[in-house]
Amino acid sequence: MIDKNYQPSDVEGRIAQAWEEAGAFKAGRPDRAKAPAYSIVIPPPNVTGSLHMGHALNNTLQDVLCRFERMRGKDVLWQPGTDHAGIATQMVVERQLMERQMPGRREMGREAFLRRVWEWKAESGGTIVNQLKRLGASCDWSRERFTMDEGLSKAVLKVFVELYRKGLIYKDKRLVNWDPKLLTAISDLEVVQVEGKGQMWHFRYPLDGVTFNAEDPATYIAIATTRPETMLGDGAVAVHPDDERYKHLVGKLVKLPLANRLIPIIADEYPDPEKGSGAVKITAAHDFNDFEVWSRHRDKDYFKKQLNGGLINLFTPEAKMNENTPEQYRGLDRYEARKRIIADLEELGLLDKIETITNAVPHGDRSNVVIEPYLTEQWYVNAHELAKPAIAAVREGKTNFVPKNWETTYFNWMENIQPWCISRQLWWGHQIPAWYGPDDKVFVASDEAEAQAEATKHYGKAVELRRDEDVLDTWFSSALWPFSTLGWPDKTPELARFYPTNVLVTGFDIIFFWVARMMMMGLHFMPDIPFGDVYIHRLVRDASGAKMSKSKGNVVDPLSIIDDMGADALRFTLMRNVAPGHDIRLGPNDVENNRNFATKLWNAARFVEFNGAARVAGFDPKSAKESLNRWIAHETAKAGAEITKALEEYKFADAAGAAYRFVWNVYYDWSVELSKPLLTGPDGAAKDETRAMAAWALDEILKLLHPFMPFITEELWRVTAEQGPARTSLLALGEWPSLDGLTDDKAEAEIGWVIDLITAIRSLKSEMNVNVPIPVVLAGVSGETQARAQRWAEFIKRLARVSEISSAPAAPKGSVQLVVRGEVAALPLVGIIDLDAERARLAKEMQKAEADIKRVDAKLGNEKFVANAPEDVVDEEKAKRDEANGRKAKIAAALEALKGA
RNA sequence: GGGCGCGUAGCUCAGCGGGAGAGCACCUCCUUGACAUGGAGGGGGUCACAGGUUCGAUCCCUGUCGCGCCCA
Repeated sequence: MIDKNYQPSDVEGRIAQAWEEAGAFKAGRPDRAKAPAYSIVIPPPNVTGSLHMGHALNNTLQDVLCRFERMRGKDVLWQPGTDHAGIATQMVVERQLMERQMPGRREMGREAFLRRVWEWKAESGGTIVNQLKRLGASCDWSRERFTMDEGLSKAVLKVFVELYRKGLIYKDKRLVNWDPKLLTAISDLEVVQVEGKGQMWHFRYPLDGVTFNAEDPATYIAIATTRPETMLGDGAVAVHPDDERYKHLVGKLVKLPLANRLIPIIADEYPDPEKGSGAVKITAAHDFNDFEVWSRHRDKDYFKKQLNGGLINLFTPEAKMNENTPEQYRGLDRYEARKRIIADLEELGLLDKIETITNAVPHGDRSNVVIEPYLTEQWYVNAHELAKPAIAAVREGKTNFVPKNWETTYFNWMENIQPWCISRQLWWGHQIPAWYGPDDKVFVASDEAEAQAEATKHYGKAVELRRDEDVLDTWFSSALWPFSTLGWPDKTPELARFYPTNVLVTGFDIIFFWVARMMMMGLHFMPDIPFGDVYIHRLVRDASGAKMSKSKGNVVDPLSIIDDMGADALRFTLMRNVAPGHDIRLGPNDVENNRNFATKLWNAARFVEFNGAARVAGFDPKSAKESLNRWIAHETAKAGAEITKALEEYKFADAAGAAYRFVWNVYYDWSVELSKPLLTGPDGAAKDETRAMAAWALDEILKLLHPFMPFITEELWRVTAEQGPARTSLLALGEWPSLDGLTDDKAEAEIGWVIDLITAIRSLKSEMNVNVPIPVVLAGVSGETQARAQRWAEFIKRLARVSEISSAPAAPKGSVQLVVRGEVAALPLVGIIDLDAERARLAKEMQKAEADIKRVDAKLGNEKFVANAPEDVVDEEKAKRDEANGRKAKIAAALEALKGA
């Protein structure tokens, strides 16, 4: 028996367990050994993570695809796992240590700290996985991976060593994005530009050899900067070579204030003569652009003879002024130093003016502090080289973005890609497999023994090696995810069967972080692309369109929605609203509406059961005799085809919408209603067939909805099995409907007419405020229609509240006439309704008909249209004209008929 | 500054060369035996603006205005 109410919270856990026990989501099920493979790798959530709405969307999309393909008989692998999330996890554990007033990371040392992190992972790392299960994610959980587990770490080592040996990984000393709070380098992508109000300070640098006079521009050169504190490290002032104002000064020297050094004025293409004074200070060690300028001139004497060749670092790792700065500033924080330097320059009359501007300041995406361009030695990947095949693969269409326009974004970035800084001064992560000899010569190897062997060979004796302390960027290991999770570098059967994966589903925000890098690594280490399609989705926003954020307090927690309304309601809401190229707005109302849909489904199943409509073994919908039943099969087939096509094209909203409309507006509103008289009528073949068909259609609905609403459909699949033949499998492993050969235009013509007639009568009665049963006279209709009316008389009477149906050659005087599929149904309503109102209604109809005719006539009267438009379009227009003319005649007749009343 | 995208019913969005659509919201009616988490009916739009291409433009092109995002 189906319970009166559907309680998701009671059911979902039990259903999840049933799936688990049946091993429903296991890839490589023996019964599917010969089936085509289908695979998706999950974007591994951070092991520190908790399910948010973005995860809910991302994973529902994947789950819909996996369940759809699984039901289509494929051997599906949805590969799950989590990411060690270097910085994020290290921060979580450090915070925890602090809260518990335990010794900090550095006090406890690397080994103890890492042990601590692993402990933390063992305790809390499973949270997100359990939350994904609550959403209904049909991953093969037996294959769960972690980016730092043994196999994946082996893959990381191999990749690092191989790329190093090919020269695609190298060590370099250059400016990096340095996080002065976390004390590590980060990659370009981890820097977020925060736009805000800032200041531009204009300074005067006195020229050498003349007496400085603030009133006389000939005695100084004006420069402007947003970073006054870095002026202490200036190595030059640059002007554009074509800038007439400064041509005579190139080669001259200026007295760098406060630092009391002489620095040259040089010519370089970099300064923009239109901006500011046209002269810029060059601080090679603290600005990326300046570093480039310096690189072009580094061989010149004027740099060579400066401290460190003109590359003067001013900061400690914490961004405090270091020993290269004048004594009075040493040890000061960068912003304190800024204040002092401005004041000191002002004192000397060297501050010209301060402008308020808006500018973008780089911030660390994790620490949220201002990032410093900082001179350090780091490991880099030659991304430029690895990008080439990755670009080609998309250009050649081997990998396709959905929607397509993301390819532009991908190309733009890939074609201008910069070296990828992969070393991090952290502890939690894959430690870089590099060892240094006594003279700092580096030996990169898969393990210490191998490195030792190489070193011994190199030095001619055994030496003590020191391992590189740094770890790799988290995204380094995630870049290997599509093949490392399948067992690479071992040649596993899974790798052979499931790589390349079919599709990657992910948010637009990690195209660069992840998608691009998987493409690069996949194409370098595997013979093929990592995935055929890349489905890109966007953000889930709150009801008012604001980005969800903890600080705004507008975060909608998917788990609490699941608690309240069920995972199915949430999933279906997301799927009905996901639109490529648009963020999703999620209001509580939306989920409620889809919860109501689930309720509707539940109640319809109860109705079917209540009416003794149990599944019949071997029932073939093609064998149905009753036109109603043939029509239901016809509509089911239509919906099935629509949903299938939409899912194949990643049109999730279309698929969900088609399912919604079919289930509610076709099956419940019409099929169930029209079946009632048969189901409650006398026993017989027609009743049996209708029962069987009702149960069959419900089964098909459960299948079609399963990818979207797995829990409630699986539960109904289970309870409906209490009657009729036993089920052979869980719905999750059931067969996707194949509904060929059920199309039936004759049944559509018949039932469609009945529906249109009922709708027209209802509409008229409602408009005219008629609440009593009224008679209907079919006026001058064909014999076929008369026969139909007879067959469906009971239904029409019941559903349209009609007292009697009869036929006559013409409409009775003073009756209201409705045109239904080209034929007239007359309602003798004299004395019941206001005939003026009816005249007004008809006048409106007439206007519409005339407007239609006018428009079509204008077209058909246009020679150019007839000459140029495709034939079928012209024919269509002619048919429209005929239809409208017919309609007009019927309305005119109806108006005429009212005259006598 | 470069790139991508969006302006269609009160709201959220489909449609993307030949009759303006859906869901929600709104209004009216309905305690009919699966469901008021329901049923029936209804109103509501110079498809941002201006040009162009076309027999025909919400749809293609150009420009303007407004909004969003990414990169510099």
